[in-house]
Amino acid sequence: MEKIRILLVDDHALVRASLKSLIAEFSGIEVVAEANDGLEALALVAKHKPDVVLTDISMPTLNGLEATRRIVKEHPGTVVVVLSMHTDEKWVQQAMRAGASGYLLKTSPPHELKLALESVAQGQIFLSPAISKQVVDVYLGRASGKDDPLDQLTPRQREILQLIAEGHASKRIAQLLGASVKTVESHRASLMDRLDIHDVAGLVRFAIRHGLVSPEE
Amino acid sequence: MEKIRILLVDDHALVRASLKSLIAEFSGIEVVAEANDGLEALALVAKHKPDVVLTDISMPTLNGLEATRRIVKEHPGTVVVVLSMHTDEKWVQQAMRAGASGYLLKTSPPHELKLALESVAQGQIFLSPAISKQVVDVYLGRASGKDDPLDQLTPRQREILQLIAEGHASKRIAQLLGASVKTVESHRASLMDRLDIHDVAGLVRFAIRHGLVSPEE
DNA sequence: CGACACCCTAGGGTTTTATCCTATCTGCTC
DNA sequence: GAGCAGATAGGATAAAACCCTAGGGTGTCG
Repeated sequence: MEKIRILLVDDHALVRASLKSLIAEFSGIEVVAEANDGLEALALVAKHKPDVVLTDISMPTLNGLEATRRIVKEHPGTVVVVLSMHTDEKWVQQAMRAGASGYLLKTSPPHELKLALESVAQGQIFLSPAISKQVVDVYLGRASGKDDPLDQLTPRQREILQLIAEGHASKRIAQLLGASVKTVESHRASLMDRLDIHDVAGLVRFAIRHGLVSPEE
Repeated sequence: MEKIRILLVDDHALVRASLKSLIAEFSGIEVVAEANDGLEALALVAKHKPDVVLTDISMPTLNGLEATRRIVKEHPGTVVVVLSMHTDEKWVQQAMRAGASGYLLKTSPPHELKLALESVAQGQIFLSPAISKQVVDVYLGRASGKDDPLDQLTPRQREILQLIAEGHASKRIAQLLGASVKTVESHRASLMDRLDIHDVAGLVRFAIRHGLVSPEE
């Protein structure tokens, strides 16, 4: 049987190396590449076509949820497992809405990681038992499926909003995305228009409110 | 030569297992026990007398810093390395003050972990290069030993920082304060200089971190 | 299938802001 | 009273944002 091929995505090199080492102990699963952030992840998915992407949520340049949206859309053959420390309903919801096939807590025991990777590789959905309850609640209509204000933005707009909130100027963003400054300015203008927020400070606060970036460094 | 004996402490089982797996690859170092929280760590230190405790900061029952204080006090033969995702001065400071022998970032490359564990086992202090600067600054009296980074700004600077973070342009701030735009720009420049933050987004995140403004509207 | 909406792209030209360097006045400290 | 830090602000220059316009691609809906 073929080995399940994994792409690891986390901006913490030490966490990444540790996970890689742990996964190496699992028979039938191997790490074929590692990415330091969302943009790198996209490139590596295209290059390696892994079976499963295991990603953290908060990352520079392109966060895990946005990366997930893009990956599942552009690469139907690849599924994503989000690895998070948050048990909050909102994160689980956002991850599943972004198209993740699995949501795994960092508090999970190691065998759960193995099980999760194997399950999603077979097309199943895997949720850490600790958070399954919430999803079931929503399924039963007991909890709210509130709409995410980020949904009113296009993927490109969300991406650029995050980069703005991280402190990059349009010029730099253009470099990072390999696009013209003018293009970036267009997206910037349109997202400001949609959100009806017309200053950088407001954008940063909005981005923080909705989990696109963290106030921490 | 004897192997360096490690106690791993982290409430994220997956992180713990991963680190254990990574450390197992290092020759001369072995994990002798794992704890899920601070209290368990104390008990296991007493039981196993490890050479080094590698601990996360945020944990239930007893956080990493408090656990560190107790461990170094009650077990002089054991040293502690704090593993953190925060580069903030305040965390580094608190960790060192608690008696940690090392402060390692999760963004560090794997070999840094090995080096850190070996260094502290020999009685040395290990700091991730990325945060050493801060400690040296404090040593040289260049930075404040105070808890609140806002103290390094003058009242006028804090006032203007808040207005910037609220989304006002220099022009508007000048109006609000009844001063010249040039004056506002001077203060803005000097506060950016002091904080070493040179973009509005960074200022907003800083202001939010320190409670000057809220991300909410 | 064509009309239409929406997205991503990007150029030209203008205006607004930020930045760099400099300078005066005040109050406090050694 | 010399020195220093804070508050004030001007001039010149560089950078960034803003306004307007527009083509190519994709998808949807009568």
